[in-house]
Amino acid sequence: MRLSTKGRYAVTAMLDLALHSGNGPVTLADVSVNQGISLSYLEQLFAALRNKKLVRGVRGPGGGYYLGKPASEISIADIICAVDEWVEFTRCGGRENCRDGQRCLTHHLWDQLSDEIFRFLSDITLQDLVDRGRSRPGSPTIEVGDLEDRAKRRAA
Amino acid sequence: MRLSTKGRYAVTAMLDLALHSGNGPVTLADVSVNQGISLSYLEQLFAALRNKKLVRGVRGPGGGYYLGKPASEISIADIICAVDEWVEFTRCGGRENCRDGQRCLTHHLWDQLSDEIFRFLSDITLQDLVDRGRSRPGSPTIEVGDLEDRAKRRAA
DNA sequence: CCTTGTCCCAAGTAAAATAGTCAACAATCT
DNA sequence: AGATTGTTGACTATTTTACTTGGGACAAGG
Repeated sequence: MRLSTKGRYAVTAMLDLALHSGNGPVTLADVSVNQGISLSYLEQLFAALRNKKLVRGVRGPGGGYYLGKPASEISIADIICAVDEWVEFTRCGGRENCRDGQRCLTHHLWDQLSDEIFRFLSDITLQDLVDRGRSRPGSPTIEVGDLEDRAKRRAA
Repeated sequence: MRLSTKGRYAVTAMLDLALHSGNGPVTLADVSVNQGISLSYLEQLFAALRNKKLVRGVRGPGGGYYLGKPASEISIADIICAVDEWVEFTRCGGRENCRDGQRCLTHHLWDQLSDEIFRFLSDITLQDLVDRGRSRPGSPTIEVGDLEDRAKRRAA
């Protein structure tokens, strides 16, 4: 799992798409203005998102992008994985013999943690974020912590 | 929150330190060999960790590094924040007027998610990882999911 | 004291990732 | 046809990563 600014751009852009869905497709130019991301950089990100079927492009006037699936079926992990290449971190890829065994333990523990983070982000969908914002439109502060409960229930 | 390979190096190194604690201080040279990280890069990472009091160095022959605090008081978020500068992502920093209000909503939602991730990583300590490895030393696969329960209890 | 082992510090650097620009082309609508 | 938008690819400046080099500072053992 990797969480860089690139992933943030992608999540933010997808969130923008989800929020504006219903008014027809959303142009990258709009997202660019709304979120302050350069148009051509968005194009690169959306090329990756398109490959993973997370968005669907419509050409021509009145065109733009739709979400490729319902927002409730797109997780944050999906988005981040689409734009950030998944790089295996541990050097001994399971099959290789580790020098002292201790090394493997450390790496295994890291893998565990990495899995944990991945699961956590897999349990949060775009729809979760949209719902959270819509439910209390005027409220300046929104309570966090409910997402965790939701993820917990889904896991159970 | 930012989760790069740099942060992974730091977490892995700290994990190595936690696992070898008890046999006196651990040298960076050992960590370098065990984890396959270059010595001078480790020195840079540990300089940051030292500034945040997460490790304590002992000079001279027989010297090395100790954890600065008990492993149970060092969270994964602590480690990552020490080596990866925290960069604020959203452009409108709360006080600034957003152009259309919608922008603020998107950014707010992202902030929420970012907080959520940070809390999640704050609830996992080095000790948690060490315990998880020690409890089933011979087992090839270790069940994940318990860490979430533990974090849940701590939050309650 | 002197040597050795370690931490500590600073500067530089090659490779990669980030965050763009620019230009051309393809599909669609009016 | 012409305007609008997606699609693709090549190119570039900046930053970050991961590492190198080369030295010190400081403590223990002889």
